[in-house]
Amino acid sequence: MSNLPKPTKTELAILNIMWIISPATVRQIHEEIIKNGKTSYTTTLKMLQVMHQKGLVTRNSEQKAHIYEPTLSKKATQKQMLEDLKNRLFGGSISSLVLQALGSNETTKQSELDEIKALLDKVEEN
Amino acid sequence: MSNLPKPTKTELAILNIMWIISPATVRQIHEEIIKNGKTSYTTTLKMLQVMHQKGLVTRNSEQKAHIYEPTLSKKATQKQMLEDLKNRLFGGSISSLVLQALGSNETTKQSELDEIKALLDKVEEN
DNA sequence: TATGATATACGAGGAACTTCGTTAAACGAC
DNA sequence: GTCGTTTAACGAAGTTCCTCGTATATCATA
Repeated sequence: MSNLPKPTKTELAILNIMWIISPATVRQIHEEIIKNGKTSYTTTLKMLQVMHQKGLVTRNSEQKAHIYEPTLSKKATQKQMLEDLKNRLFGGSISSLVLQALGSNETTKQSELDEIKALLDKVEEN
Repeated sequence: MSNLPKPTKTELAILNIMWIISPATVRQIHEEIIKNGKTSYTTTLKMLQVMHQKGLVTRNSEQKAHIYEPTLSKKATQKQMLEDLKNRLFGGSISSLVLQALGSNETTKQSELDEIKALLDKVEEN
């Protein structure tokens, strides 16, 4: 049972970067952030400090430049946020969510469809 | 292309009620809201006024008690918010989202699985 | 050890969100 | 018409979120 708060929009953007390059310093994370839009270094720093305060990231402060890492994996976060959306907008029904996701999607690659089908078969066995 | 903002947490709770009982007055909506937790009538009123300002709901003010209705259907909102989550956490891949949703779900009814499979076949035809 | 570069810490300020109290208007019953 | 009820409107206040400037600490090196 993770007691972590749901990441905000900006926090999620930072986590998306960290899942790729972490463990990383604020500087490294900030370099990635400014590739799409300008932000002050101190803004990135502050965000990470707040995220650390919330428990969304852990940090190692042995060195002058602290090393940050996400607390939860991307997959765990995906699960958490899907769960949240399911409860808040799909009446708690995951199949309703899946149906809506598949239905409103124009182009899904055949390979992906096969992958989904395989997983369905696997789920069915239980 | 709906230019409507994404509803906030509280706004979504109100929309969930409205999708069931609207068109409805503030009073009617508020009666539903207070079934789970206490809130002032004026809070509900203010929320609806703000939502109207944002375009999330429409209203008919011919009568003393205005009649409110959601601008978007539940389905359209589900689509919009799934799209948002897909882009912000699943790298734009709907199949990745579906796989995660199905994978992390313990209990899915057989009838629902069949429904998903049927939709998959339908999607595959195109 | 002085200097410049790089890092953290801190707090202020603005925007969005939510709640609610107060005021005024509309309405029905008498 | 008056009174009590119901409604809308408005603005203030508290909270969270995000941004950034300033101050302070650390470190390499000349």
